[in-house]
Amino acid sequence: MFIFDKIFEMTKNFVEELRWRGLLHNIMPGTEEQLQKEQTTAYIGFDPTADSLHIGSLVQIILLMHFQKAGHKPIALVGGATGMIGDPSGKSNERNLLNEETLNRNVEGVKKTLERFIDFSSDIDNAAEMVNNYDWMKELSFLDFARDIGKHITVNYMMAKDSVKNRINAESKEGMSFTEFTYQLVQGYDFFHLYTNKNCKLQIGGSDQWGNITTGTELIRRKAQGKAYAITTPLVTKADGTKFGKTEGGNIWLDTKRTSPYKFYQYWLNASDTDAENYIKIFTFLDKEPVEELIFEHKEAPHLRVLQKRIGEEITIMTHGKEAYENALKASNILFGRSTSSDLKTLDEQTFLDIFEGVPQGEITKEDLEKGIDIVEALNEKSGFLKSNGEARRALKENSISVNKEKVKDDFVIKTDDLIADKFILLQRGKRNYFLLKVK
RNA sequence: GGGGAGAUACUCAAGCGGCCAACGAGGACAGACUGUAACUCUGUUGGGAAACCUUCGCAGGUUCGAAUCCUGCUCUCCCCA
Repeated sequence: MFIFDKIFEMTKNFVEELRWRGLLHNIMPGTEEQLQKEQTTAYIGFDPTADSLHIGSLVQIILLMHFQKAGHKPIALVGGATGMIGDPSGKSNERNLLNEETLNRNVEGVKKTLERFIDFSSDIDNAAEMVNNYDWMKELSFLDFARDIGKHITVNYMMAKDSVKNRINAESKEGMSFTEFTYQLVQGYDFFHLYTNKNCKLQIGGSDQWGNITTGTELIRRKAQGKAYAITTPLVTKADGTKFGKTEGGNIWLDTKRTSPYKFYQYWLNASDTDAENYIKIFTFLDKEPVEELIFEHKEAPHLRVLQKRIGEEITIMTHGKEAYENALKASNILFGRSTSSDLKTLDEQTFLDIFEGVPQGEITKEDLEKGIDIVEALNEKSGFLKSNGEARRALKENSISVNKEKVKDDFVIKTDDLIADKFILLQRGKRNYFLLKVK
């Protein structure tokens, strides 16, 4: 007993950790005491709505990592069953159901993503565990559910939840299906199941999950006379009011197939100063002191953007590995640093494509290139990059056109020498508009 | 059913026979500045190297000449029944 206490003094206080990082939104009374008393098991659920997770889920993943570092045992739950129903929390419309095939694929994808962050194979006593609620839900018949679970929770109680109220009140014209109404009870049953089978006493989730989580603790209290706890994290926001994790190009995913490490790194690098101060606490594992130092340093010389760079580094390495981070950094320097066309020419085809993923492309023939392509022609007729010769000339007059990162004048002629990786010519208007000419 | 107002470039909005590819504002894009930010300043914003061509709801007409005047049509808004 003495030894056990000792271990717990040495490890970090999980709740305190969340508190200074700004990750605590709501906590059920008694939770902190429970965590200090003994090694506790907690779970977080992940929705298999896509075959990978995006950075919105990163907070929850990091929470599991913190939890484990604090000496407790984390469970990641993949919602194979709940995904079949659709969580109404925070949604104003009835959700479309995924077919089973897609769902299975997504469950696998989400599992793979989680495995990259959390070690499920280790043999330490607080090793992480992954479960899929479909495994126990599939056994449960509707009648069993209605008798054994439904009996313990009143509709009045369920109706009082915000997720339900918002959908039933007069302003919502959509209504809510019985399926979605049931959701909180199904999630509540998950908690109950993990409580009874894995001694899981805590569920963590985003602030929109409070209602669902408390349905679980309520069920545990009534059905098993047990005490279970809840912690929610605030929604990660951006100072300018736009949605976190989204760009014009869509979500930022944790999978390289959906978001290249380069774009991933860029997302963090472009965070605003106020956001960066929050992100460094939320998304990195740096301790309080180094974080405060970095924030101080950043305020002294904001133009250096030490915060953004550090955040990008930490998270990209954690998500995609060191090599991917270094490539992303290299790519960033090529695009935004003072790189020359000879830098560009050192790139191999794959790296080049990664950097310019999603950049519009056009094809040209080798014969044309050997003859030499006039720059105006290349910008308009050959590529469609600019809408007319007039626009191309105007742009050239504005000194805004670059070929392979080097500004060119209107008498420039593109030749075979300009090829990158034997295949590409990089056209650019201004800083952000790229176009790739590809030799057929 | 009666009366009135209007339709102009990405949006708003001037123009009311030649000087109109069409004032101005916003947006967008670019240049300078900067931190791959914000702000500010500057430029560009139908096609064409140019001559010139195609645009001002649609179709005709008057005129040497029309976004501007006339006729018809389509659509929008307002007021009265």
